[in-house]
Order: sequence, then C-alpha cells, then structure tokens
Amino acid sequence: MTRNGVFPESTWKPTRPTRPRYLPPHLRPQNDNAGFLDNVTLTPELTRSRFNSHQPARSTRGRGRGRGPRFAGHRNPNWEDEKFDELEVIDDALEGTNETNNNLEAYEDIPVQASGDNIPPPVATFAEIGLGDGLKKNIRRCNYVKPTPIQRYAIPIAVAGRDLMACAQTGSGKTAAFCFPIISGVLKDPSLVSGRRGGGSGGGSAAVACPLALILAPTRELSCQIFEEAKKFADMTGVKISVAYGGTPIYQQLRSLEKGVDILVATPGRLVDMIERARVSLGMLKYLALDEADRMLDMGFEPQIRKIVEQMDMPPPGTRQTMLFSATFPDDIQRLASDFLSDYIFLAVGRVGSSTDLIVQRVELVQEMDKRSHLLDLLRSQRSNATPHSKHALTLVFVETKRGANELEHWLSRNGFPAIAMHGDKVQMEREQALRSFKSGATPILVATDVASRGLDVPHVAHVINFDMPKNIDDYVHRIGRTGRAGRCGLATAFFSDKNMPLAKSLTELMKESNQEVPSWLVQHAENHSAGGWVRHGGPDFGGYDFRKGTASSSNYNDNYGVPAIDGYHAAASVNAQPFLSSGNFYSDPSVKTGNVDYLYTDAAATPYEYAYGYGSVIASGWD
DNA sequence: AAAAAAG
Repeated sequence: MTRNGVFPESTWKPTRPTRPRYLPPHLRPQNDNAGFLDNVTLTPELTRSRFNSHQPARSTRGRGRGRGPRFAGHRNPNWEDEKFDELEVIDDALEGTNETNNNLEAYEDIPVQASGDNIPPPVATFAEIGLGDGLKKNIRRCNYVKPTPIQRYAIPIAVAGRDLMACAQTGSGKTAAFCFPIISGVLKDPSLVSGRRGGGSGGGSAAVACPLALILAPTRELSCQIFEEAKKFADMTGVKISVAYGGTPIYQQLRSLEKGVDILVATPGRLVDMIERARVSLGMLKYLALDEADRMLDMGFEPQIRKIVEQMDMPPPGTRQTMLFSATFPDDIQRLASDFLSDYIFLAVGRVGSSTDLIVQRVELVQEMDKRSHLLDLLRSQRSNATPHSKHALTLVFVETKRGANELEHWLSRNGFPAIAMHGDKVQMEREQALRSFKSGATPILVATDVASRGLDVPHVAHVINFDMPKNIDDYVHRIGRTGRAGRCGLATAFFSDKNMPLAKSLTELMKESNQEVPSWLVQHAENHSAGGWVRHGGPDFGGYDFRKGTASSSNYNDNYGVPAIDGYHAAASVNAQPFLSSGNFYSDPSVKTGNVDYLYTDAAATPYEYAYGYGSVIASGWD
C-alpha cells in the first residue's frame, strides 16, 4: 500500500525555489530513496549540497501570510476548504497566527484495530459523547477541538463501562482518553451528590479516603503531570482529585485526602504506604487506570501492582472498570495484564511500532569512546543551524546510568552547552527543578535516565538523542516519543555502538515500519545478529496486537478477512473495502488519521534539523 | 547490570 502521498502537480509551487528542502522519509514518494541514506549527515554544507540534488519536495503548502494556495492532501481531490476555514478560527485563537497547515498525507492508512465482544463504535466529536456539560466546557477551555483517534475509539468504550487495553502512539492524547470517561463517570455517580466517601471527618481520628477512581503511573513526575491535567479537566465540576507519590513529605498529600477524593493519581509505593496507614481504602473503587501499563507490569513493578490490585481491598475485575494504556504492549505483559481485566476490548491505534511518523529517526554508528565528542559535534552543528524558529527548541539526551547522567551533565556544561541531569538518585526537589528548568528553556539540554523516558510531555523537545541505546525496543519507542508530540515534528538520533548489536534487528524492523531510512550497515547487522530470543519480541509485532488473537475467543476475525494475524498493518489496510463493522468482534478503520494533527506544516526544511526544529513552522491545533 | 517505586 502507499503511504507516501504524491500530490497533484498543480498544487505544487515552490515557496522558496532557491532553498533545498528536507523531506522526511515517510513523506517521500516511494522508490525515491536512492542515495538518501548518506544525506542524513550533520555537516550543514554537505547536507545542503546533497539535498540540492534531491528532487523538489512536494511539500505541504503554507497558508496565511499570503503564501499561496493551501493544500488539502491527495485524499481530497476537491479540496475541502470549508473544513479548514472552520478550524482556522480556533487555530487563530490558539496560536495567535493563521499559519495553519496540514500534512494529512502522512496519516494515510493508519490502522485502528479493536477486538473483543460488542465493541462500542467510535465517535467523531466530543460533543456526541454524553460526557456532561461541565466536563465538555473544560474540554473546550483546554482547546481540545476534536478527538484524536485514540480518543475517538477509547472514550466510547470507556463510557460504555467496558474494560480496555489500549495501545496508541506516544503523544497522541492517551491521558485525556482515560481521564474524560473517569471524570464523566464520577460526575454521574450517586455518591457524589449524596455525600462524600471518607474524608471530612471534622476532627478526631482521620477518616479513610475512598476514591472512586485510581490512576497509577510509573514515575513521580508522570503522576504529577496526570494530576495537573486531570485537575484542568475537572475544574469547577466538584470532582476532587488528589495525588500521592514519594520523595516528598506525606503530610500535604494526606491533608488533601482528608478533604475527600474522587480520583486519586498515584505511584505505587506511596499508595501502598497510605493504604497500610489506613488513610486510603480502595473498597469503593469503580475505575482503575494504569498509564504506561506495560511498564507497570514489568519485572520490577509487577509485585507491587499485584499487591495493590489483588491483595488490598480493591473490588475484583468485573465489579470495577479497568483501563490499561501504553504505546507498547508486548504479548507476555498482555498476558499478565489480562488478570486484571474482565471481558475487555483490545484497541490498537496507530502503526505497529507505535512511534509516530512525525519523528525522523537516525542511527549513527559510534564507538563508545567517541560518543562524547560525537555529541559535541552534533550539538555544535545543531547550534550553527539554528533558525529563529528553533530558539526554544529543547534537546533531551538519554543515558544508561545515573552516574553517566551526572558525568555528561558536567561535561556538556564545561564545553559550552548548559545541561542539567535528571535521574532517580536526585532528591525529588532536584528532579522537579531539573524538569522545570528544561521545560522553561533555561537549561535547553536535559540529560536523563529512563526516569524521563515515559509519558512526560514537554512540548518543545525537538531532538531526542539516545546517547546510550536502551536495551529493548519498547524503551526506545517511549524515549523517542518525548519528541514529535501533539502533531509536532521531531528528530531522534541514536548513537549505536557495538554493544547494541542485539538491538539491530528490532530497531531495523521498527524503523522500516515507520518508513525511516535504515542505514545499510544496520540492516547488515540485523541480518547477522538474528537476535533470536534475546530481544523480547523479534518480529515486526512490537506489541500492537491483541495477544488473544488466534485463541478461541477472537479467532474468527482473521478468518473473516483472510488476512494474516501476524501483520496487523496489512490486516487493517486490506479490509479497507469492507463495510465498517461495529457490532462484530473486530473492526478496522484505516481512514483514521493519527495524532491530533489537523494542521501540520513544514516549509522548505533543508535538513532533518530544520524539519524537527520547525523551520517555517509547525503548528498543531487543539492541543496545548 | 540498570532504572523506577516507600522511608
């Protein structure tokens, strides 16, 4: 199938004919990659001249500022200007500019798969879901214009009360996908009007807080972030939200609980502590959400999660609603997770690898001992390429160890690149300070361990550098997902050393899945190191598919369409001609576009840097 | 062997 749009000739007019353009791999016409591998180099001059030899990009067209005709993508031969005009108003209010754009062709054929019994159909708008007026008002106030694909599919399922295991690309709006239904459900709960559960004891011994909903996350910063988001969504509705995480005095958190809590966002350790102190009871729980669910169930976390979910006073599956969300969901973890679920729906939105198309991925072969100087070269090149638009661009550098983070922080700072480290050995204050300093741009380089790899939403991260590669491909997917968020472009550079050869195969497959240029040396290594068994999942299935596939409960859906179960991407695309099924146990909607990108605009980028750092501009609507 | 999560 073709994912690379070739635009009608008449729609293409160069805005800057003299300027060579960078066209990321996934936007290029197919079979036009000859000689391109070498183009992704750091030297500006070299890059320029090589890009010059590339054919003119059929770039999306700018609009506004008198740039010329807008372009609606090749799916719409008759451009639907009305649609864009309608949204432009919102965009103007949001961004203070009318430079709206679209890149719809990048979102062709995004597969959406759901399996399970009696799957509620997706919605097209927030308005048509019975979420309640207060919540709807807040959704508008947060500038959520239109649901993202994961929201379109997951929210109706959740609102229908069904258990859910959901996979969606990083940065595609998962938090809202579980927060909206939970807030809406709490608002409708009779116990909200008829008096609080726990809390407000008015002196004497502290009451036990009995939240209706629990949201668990794997890091303190992530639970903080979810808490802040949820508060915005629940503003003025009367729904009470609290957060519980470690590394900070428990007193304040307990005091908040005493005021009553409907939704508790927590990391596992502090929550267990509170339950054991009898300050929290899960006995009234109706909603359980695990964010980054595969991480929550991996080796380090599973016992704690099992303790909370199975050995405290939480109602069993079937009497509570359980929702698991992640960008990756390996089979073995799905198997563990199914213990927590009852008659659940599995939902996968986005391409197999679950890393977004908007991220340009590059891999560089670097010896361990050369990594530091290579990083400096990279940062210098990046700096010399800076444009006015990349002023606030942030760079996130991932390293393997806490010590490595500290060392690199100092080394970068000594060499003229203000950097700050973040890892689990820092006290919580320092961690949060580092993140704040990074977010604000005061320290535009963050050197972090995997504490920062999942879920954190930092809007202006333009470049993720894997200084040390992670050991498994899932972590890679999550790490690079710190860029390219909410419809923005992003660049991810991997320093691949001899040590990382076991990752060659899964990395190659992931990159191919997302239409990236794969260096030939990497392909070579992938073939040599078949990585059998070493890497958790060696095939092209990076955890985007229901592990129940092929079992009795859902075996018929493959038979129905005669497509191989192993390749969901093709499965989804090949049922394009089938009528949309919402009442069966399988449906697929390849026409769905990913992310919340209504307008994405890349104008005349000449290098991957410019693509990522927003030469011209990149604007997403309806997000933050 | 590493990171995260309680104190």
